[in-house]
Amino acid sequence: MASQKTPKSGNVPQPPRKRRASNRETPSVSTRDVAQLAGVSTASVSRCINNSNKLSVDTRERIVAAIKKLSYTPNPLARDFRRGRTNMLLVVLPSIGDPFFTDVMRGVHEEARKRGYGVIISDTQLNSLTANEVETMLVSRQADGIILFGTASPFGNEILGTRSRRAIPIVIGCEAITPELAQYASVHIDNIQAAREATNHLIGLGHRNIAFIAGVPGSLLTADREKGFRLAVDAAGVRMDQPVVVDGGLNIEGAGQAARRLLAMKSRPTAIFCANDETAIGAAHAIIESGFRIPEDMSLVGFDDTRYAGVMRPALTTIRQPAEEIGMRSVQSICREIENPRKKARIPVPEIVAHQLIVRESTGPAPAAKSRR
Amino acid sequence: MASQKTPKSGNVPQPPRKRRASNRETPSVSTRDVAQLAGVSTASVSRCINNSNKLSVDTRERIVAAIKKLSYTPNPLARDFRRGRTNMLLVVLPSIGDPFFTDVMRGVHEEARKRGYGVIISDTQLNSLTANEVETMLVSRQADGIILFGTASPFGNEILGTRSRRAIPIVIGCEAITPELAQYASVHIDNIQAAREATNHLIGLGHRNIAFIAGVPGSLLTADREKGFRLAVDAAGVRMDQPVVVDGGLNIEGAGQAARRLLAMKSRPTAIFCANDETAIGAAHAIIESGFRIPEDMSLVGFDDTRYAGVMRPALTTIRQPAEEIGMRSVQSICREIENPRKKARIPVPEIVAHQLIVRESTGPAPAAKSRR
DNA sequence: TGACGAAATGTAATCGATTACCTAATTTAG
DNA sequence: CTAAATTAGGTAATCGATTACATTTCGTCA
Repeated sequence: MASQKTPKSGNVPQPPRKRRASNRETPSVSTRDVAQLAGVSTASVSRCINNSNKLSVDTRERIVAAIKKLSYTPNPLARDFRRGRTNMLLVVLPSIGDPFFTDVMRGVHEEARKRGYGVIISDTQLNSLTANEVETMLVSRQADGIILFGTASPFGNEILGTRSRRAIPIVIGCEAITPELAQYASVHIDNIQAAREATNHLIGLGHRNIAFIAGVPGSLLTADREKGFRLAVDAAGVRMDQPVVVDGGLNIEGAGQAARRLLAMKSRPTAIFCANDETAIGAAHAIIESGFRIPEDMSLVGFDDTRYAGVMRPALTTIRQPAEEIGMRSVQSICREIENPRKKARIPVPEIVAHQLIVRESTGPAPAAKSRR
Repeated sequence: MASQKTPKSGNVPQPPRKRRASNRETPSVSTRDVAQLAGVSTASVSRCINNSNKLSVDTRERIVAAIKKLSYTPNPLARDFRRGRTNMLLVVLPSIGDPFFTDVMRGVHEEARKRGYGVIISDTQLNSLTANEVETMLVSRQADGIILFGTASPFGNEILGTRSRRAIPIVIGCEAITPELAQYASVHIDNIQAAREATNHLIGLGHRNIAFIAGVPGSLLTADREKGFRLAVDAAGVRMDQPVVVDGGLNIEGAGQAARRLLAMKSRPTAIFCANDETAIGAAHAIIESGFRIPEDMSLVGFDDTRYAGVMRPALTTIRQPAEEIGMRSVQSICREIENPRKKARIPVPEIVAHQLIVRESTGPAPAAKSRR
C-alpha cells in the first residue's frame, strides 16, 4: 500500500471504569496511607513533611506519629518529578583518578552536602564525552546544574546551543575562560601567572633550555600553563633558547614517553616544566630510569601539588592549587545560579583563587653544560 | 488548650473545576505534544519511544518525525517515577582518591554504561556514612542496587534490617565475607592467600622480623590481609619473631607515622608488609627520610599494584589485584540480581578473582643484622 | 461469508507528592 | 459588633510517561 495512513475512526469515550489494579509488585507506603491513619488529607501530610508553617501543633504530631508507625519515607522520584528538580549536581571532569581532582571533589562533596545537593560524577577520560553526550546525561539524569572541571574547552559554546529542555546553570572550574565561554561563571587560579612563576623559578636557577610537557592538544586546562611558560621564556630575552613543547597526555605513561623524547634531543633541556604532577611523576621515572639525576642533570617542576608531590623522590617543586576551595566555590557558584537564575545579559566575573609556588628538591641550579659556555 | 484536636466538619466535595494553570515556569515538550502533532495517542508515542513492536511502520515514522520536529526528549523523572526504577547503581567505597578504587570504578563505569546504568558514587571517607545514612542515600537517590567496596564490614548485616521500602540488591566487593554478610553476592580476590604469598616472599628472602601496617581497626578489607600475614608468620615456625602490627589508616600520612614508630623500635623489623600501596608510599617516604635504605635496610611490600607502584623509587613489590575486573564483575553480579531477584534462601557463592605477586625493587635479602646471629 | 484471532491504536487510570484554589474557623481591626 | 484578614486544612488537578484494558481493523481459514 501507499504511504497514506489509514486514520482510524476516533474511538468513542468509554463509560467510567472501576479502579484498575496497581501493577507495582510492592506498593509502598504513601502519603495517602499516612493521611488515612492520621485522619487528615494528603495535603497536610505533605505540608508536614515540608515543614510548612501552616499546620497546628496537634495535627503535626498526629501526622508524625503516623509516619513513624508506618515507617513512611517520601518517594523522592515522585517528589523530584512533581517539583521538576532533583537536587543533583553533575560534575564533569577529565579524570577522577587524578589526585588533584580527587581533592577538588572533596570540596565539591562537602559543600554540596551542606546545601542538600547530591553529586553525580562524569569522567570524560573514561567516556570521552561529546557535548551532546554531556547534554544527554544532563537531561537524562536531570541534574539541576553542571560543573565542568577542565572539560569545557572541547565543547566551546556548543553546549549552550543544543540544550533543549531549559537553561541549566553551568559553572566552569580549573581552566581559563575563552570569549565564547565568558557567559558562564568560573572558578580557577591564574594559570598563566602561575606557569610564569614556575618558569621564572627555573630561569632564576640559570636554566636556559627549558621544555614544557603539555597535556593533550586543545585542552584549555593546560593551554594557559603553556602560554605562561612561553611568556616567561620570551620575557627572559635573547639569552634563552627556543622553548620546547611536547605532549604528555597528562598521564604517567605518556609523560614518560615525552620525557624520553626530550632526553634524546641533541640539545637536551636542563629543566622540564610539566603540565601537572601526574606528568611530572611519569617524567621523573623516565629521567631516572634513563640514568639522569634530578635535579643535578635535570630540574623538574610539576603543577597541582597533589599528595604525591611531597613524598616522591626527589620531592617535587610544583604549583599548589587550592583544590578543595575550587570545588567548594564552584558549588557555591552553581547553587547561586540555581537558586536565583541570572539575567541573561550579565557577564559573570571569573573567580580567581590563589596559587603558590612550592619549591622542593626537584629543582636546582642549571648544570654547567659543556655545550654551553 | 488540651491535646484534644478540633475535627473540622468534613469539607463537602466541590463541583468539577476547570483545568488549573500549570505552575511550571517552562512547560516542556511532552508525549502529549508529540501525539497531537503526529495525530496519534500518547500511548503510541510511548510505544514508539520504547520500541514496542506493536506499531505500524507508518505510525512510527510519523511519530519519529514529530519527535524530531519538536526536539522532544522523554522526561526521565516521569519515567523513573512511573516505572519505579532509576537505572542507577549506588557504589559505596572508602576512598575514591585511592588509585586502586579509581581503577575499580573504571571497570564499574564501563560495565554499567554497557548495561544502561548510571553510577552514583558515595565516598565514606568523606562522609563517614553509617548504615542508616547509606540507606537514606539509597532510598533518596532511588538506586536500583548497591555495590559496597570495602565498606560492608562496619555495618554487618545491620543494613538489611532497617531498609523499609523494598529489598534492594546488594553486592560486596574487594573484601571477604563474614558469616553475617554471606547472604550477599561478592567479588574479591583471596586476600588471605595473597597476603600469605607476600609474607612468604619476605620470609623466603630471610626476613625474620616482619611488621604489618594495617588499615583502620575493624575494616574487613585489610583484616584478611593481616590474617594471611599472621598465618604465614606462624607457619614459618619458631625461627620467626613475633609479628608486629600497627595501624596506618590507609593513607600516606598515617602510614608514615606508623613506619616511624616501627623504625624506632628497639628490635627494628627488617621488612614491612603494607595493607595497600598508599600505605607503602607513605612508609617508604618515612623510611628514606629517616635515613634508611630500601631494600638494603628495610624491605617493603605493598598491596594493589596501583599505577604508582611501578614508578615510585624504589619500585614497589606488591600484590596485583585485577581492579577493573572486580568492578566489572560486581556490576554484572548486581545486574543479575536486579533483573531476576534471587530467592531469599539461596546463599550466593563468592566470586574469587586472581591476584599476582609482583616482585620489584623494594624487597631484598634480609640484612645480616648484628643483633642476630 | 462469517467467525476468530492477531495486530494496531486509542482511552484513561496510575504512580506519589505537591500545590492551586477553596472553605471554614478564628482572630484582628476598626 | 461587624468586616476584613489570617490561619488551618481539605479537594482535587497536576507533573509526564506508562500500561491495563477496550476497541477497531484486518487477514485467514473453514
